[in-house]
Amino acid sequence: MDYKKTLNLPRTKFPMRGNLPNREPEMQRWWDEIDIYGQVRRKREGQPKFILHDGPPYANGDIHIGHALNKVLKDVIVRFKSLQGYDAPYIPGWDTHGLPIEHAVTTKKKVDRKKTDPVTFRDRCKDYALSFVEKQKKQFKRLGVTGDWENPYLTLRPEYEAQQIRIFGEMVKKGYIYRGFRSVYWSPSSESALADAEIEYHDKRSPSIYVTFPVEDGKGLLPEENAHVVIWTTTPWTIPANLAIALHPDLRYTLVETGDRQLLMAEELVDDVMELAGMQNYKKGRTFQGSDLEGVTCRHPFYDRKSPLVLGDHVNLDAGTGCVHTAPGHGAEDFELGQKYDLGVLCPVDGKGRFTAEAPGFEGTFYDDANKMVAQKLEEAGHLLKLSFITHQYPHDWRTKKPVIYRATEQWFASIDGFREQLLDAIKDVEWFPAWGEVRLSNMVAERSDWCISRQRVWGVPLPIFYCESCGHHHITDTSVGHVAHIFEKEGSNAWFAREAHELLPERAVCSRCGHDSFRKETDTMDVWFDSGSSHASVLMQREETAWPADMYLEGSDQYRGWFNSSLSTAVATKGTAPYRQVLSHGFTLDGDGRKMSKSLGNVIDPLKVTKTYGADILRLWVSSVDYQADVRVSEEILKQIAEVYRKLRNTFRFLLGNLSDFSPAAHRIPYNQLNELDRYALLKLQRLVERVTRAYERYEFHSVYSDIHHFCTVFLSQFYLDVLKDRLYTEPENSGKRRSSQTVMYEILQAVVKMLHPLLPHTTEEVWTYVPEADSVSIQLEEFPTVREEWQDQKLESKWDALMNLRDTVLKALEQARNEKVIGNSLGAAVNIFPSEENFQLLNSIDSLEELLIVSHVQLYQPGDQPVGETVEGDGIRVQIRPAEGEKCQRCWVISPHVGQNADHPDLCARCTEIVEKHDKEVE
RNA sequence: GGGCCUAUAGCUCAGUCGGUUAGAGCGCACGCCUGAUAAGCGUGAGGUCGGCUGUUCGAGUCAGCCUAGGCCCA
Repeated sequence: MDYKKTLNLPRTKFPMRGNLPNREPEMQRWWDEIDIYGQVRRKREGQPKFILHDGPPYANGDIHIGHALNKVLKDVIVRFKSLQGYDAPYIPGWDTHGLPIEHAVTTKKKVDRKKTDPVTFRDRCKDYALSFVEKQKKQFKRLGVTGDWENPYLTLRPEYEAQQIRIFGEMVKKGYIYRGFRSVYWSPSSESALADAEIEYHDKRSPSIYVTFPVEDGKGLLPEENAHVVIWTTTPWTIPANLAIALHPDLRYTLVETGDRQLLMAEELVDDVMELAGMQNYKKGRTFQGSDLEGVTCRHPFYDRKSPLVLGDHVNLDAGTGCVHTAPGHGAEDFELGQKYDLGVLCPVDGKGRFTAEAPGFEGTFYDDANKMVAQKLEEAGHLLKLSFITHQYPHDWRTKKPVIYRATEQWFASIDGFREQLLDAIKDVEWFPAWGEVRLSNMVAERSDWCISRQRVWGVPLPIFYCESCGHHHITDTSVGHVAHIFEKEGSNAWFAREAHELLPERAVCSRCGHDSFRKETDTMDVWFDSGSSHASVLMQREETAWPADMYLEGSDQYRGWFNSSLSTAVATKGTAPYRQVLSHGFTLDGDGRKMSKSLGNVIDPLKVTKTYGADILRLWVSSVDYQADVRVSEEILKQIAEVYRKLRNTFRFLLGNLSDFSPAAHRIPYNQLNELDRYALLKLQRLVERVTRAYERYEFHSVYSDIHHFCTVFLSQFYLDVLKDRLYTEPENSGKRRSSQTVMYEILQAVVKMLHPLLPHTTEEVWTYVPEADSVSIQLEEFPTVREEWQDQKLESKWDALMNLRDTVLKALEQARNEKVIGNSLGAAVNIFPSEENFQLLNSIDSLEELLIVSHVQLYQPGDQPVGETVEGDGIRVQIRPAEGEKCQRCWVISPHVGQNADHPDLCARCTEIVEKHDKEVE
């Protein structure tokens, strides 16, 4: 007879293989159909809110693995908080203004900015940005990120722009906005000032020149005949703008005798400079303290102009001569020194990088082409000591990849000094994950200079500033800013370019200085960091479902300088506190060797490709497996490993589902106090897991969630509990108490584990959910996160069974040894002799069926003190012998037993199976 | 050059206050099973804790320096 039919073998349609690349998109369509995000929102209405405010990615290009890491982490948190009962809305956003889009529209879309009117050009930029919003939206949704994708926030939306203008207005009102003449990064290739964030450093080959400045007035310290101060620079073109030479007050300077001339330079650098200049015959002469030389004047090497010696702490001995060529129009430190010594600002270079008439002899020359001319002129004048070339790191425009220069121009600024202390205080009130984030941002804020917020661009939010046509004075008032905000709210910021100034101003607006009523518009737009930095106001204060401040901002660690910083600035300036309660930062994604990904190295992992070949849940499982607060690594090898782990989790679910196919929790659930001891132990281990996992989620340590659940599934469930359970699940009568007891606990485990994994694996857990018997909700997302049941935590039971597990290890070792010696094959072929210590005897003797626990056919438990004959395997307080089990193999339960063959009706069955089959057959009949 | 960070097995991670022989899972090797089967079980081999120098009776853990890598800035 085929007894297999009398067994309760696992039955489920839940597929063994995930087939995620196909099944996930179906799942996502279903979620959209039933509006699962809306359902969850409605279900959590009125509950405490948890607001994770999305930092807007730039609407340009396809998403890369860093975006995927960021969005998945956010989604994990949103899903976890939501399961925990919070009302956790998620409104994705996009950063849509700025130079990169402008640049793409002019290059990729071939729109000529100079021949296109601003409104049309801006519309092209808008189309471009929106097309990428749609593209990235699809890509993010493919990762399984849940949120209000129908109503994202975009920085180009009228209501967003209007609110941003109001933030600006608030800052004006507080006196934080000012117009300044300032040395800023200037990109001749973009014809624009650049923010720090728009600068990249690349190697550049530059001329390196040593120049002598003849001393004109030595103040009685330096001779005035044939005495020169030597400077070094890698930007010869800035020599025409030289207005001073800076020395360090604490350094020693020497006059070096070189025969015909005496050269002043820092004492420590004399030998280096002389060697570079190729001068062998020299000797060090008198020395001076830098501070003593203040006020000495030199003559410019080719202009009829003075160049005084001034003192600056930024002077160092790293390179050069210790005497620093100072051109306030072309350097930040130079500019500040210029202010201090009232040197004036000379910036004889225009927006295109060409010299103006302020640099006689160079008019119209591109700055970079002037290097050669300057060197020539110096040579002719006899002031070029040495010319060579060096390769060094030099700032470049991040878009055009061309070198940038420093240029003093008029810009609008937000005064960080005005509220720096408040910023630092606000940082202290925020909870930082990891903790060093606080130090990192504080250091930055403490040292940063004022924020240059104007850009010479059209694709951005205009600075809502007017200038009097009569006296040129700027005009920004509460009412004018409010008026502009109102217009933008209705028409968008294109109104600024479409309307005349008087159409943008309230009636009867007059200049506060001269009383005239005719104005022109500012042409600069705002730094895009001001756009995204206003999102807390434009989104959190405006949207009904959100709240201010956010509970969390979560971005890559580059955003300490970026969004964390700009958001903090606008919030503290206008509201006095940070816009976030917690800030969580993640590291960068590197390749398998810990190196940066780059197309040229060919080590790029494309998240879209990963979803296509493995599935989004695999990508998400990778995200949850790594310690993302530091940099993370990803490679094919790593993904393959993750896919293995996924397989294990999936098969665990499959086994649970298969063995619960006949289980109705309503009808069959066994009360806790009637559960089998082994099942109570499993339930207890589950509580330990829930406890650990909840804590890990709350600390945002998802890799602990990942490894704890994985460990539970493999080590506890698969290797032990479920393996032991097979016998009773398969062979016991379907409705036996012992079987139902185990199913009760398996059902608890399934419910808890699938929910705990949901934030990490939304697709797979949702799929599992559709197979869970008598699941209450249509979607797992409408469920609650499991909580720890104190009454299931039986300490005595735990230590008893933990000890038993240790004894089991010794038996397993003995079984393996017997297997290697060909004494047995599978463990059911074995009979086990156990010689325990007194303590272990009590423990083992209290167990109903050691055979079942050890999955062997017979266990002979000897009295403590009984001595084994022959070899044993020894463990802690236990000795074990293995011999082949005696009897025949029962054809139903595969246990070897001397009782097989004793029943004439069922000659192939053991006593237990005979009884079950007889009963079962009756039931079947 | 400055600020911040990272380095433990092939991979991903544990390692408490400085205290026995540094752990887990995966992968790998070998074996078992064929009633979770493109599954399941068992056993085993893998480590200069990035390097050096200190502090200490004792250092993966503390200090200093260095190397490699990352983010931000100059």
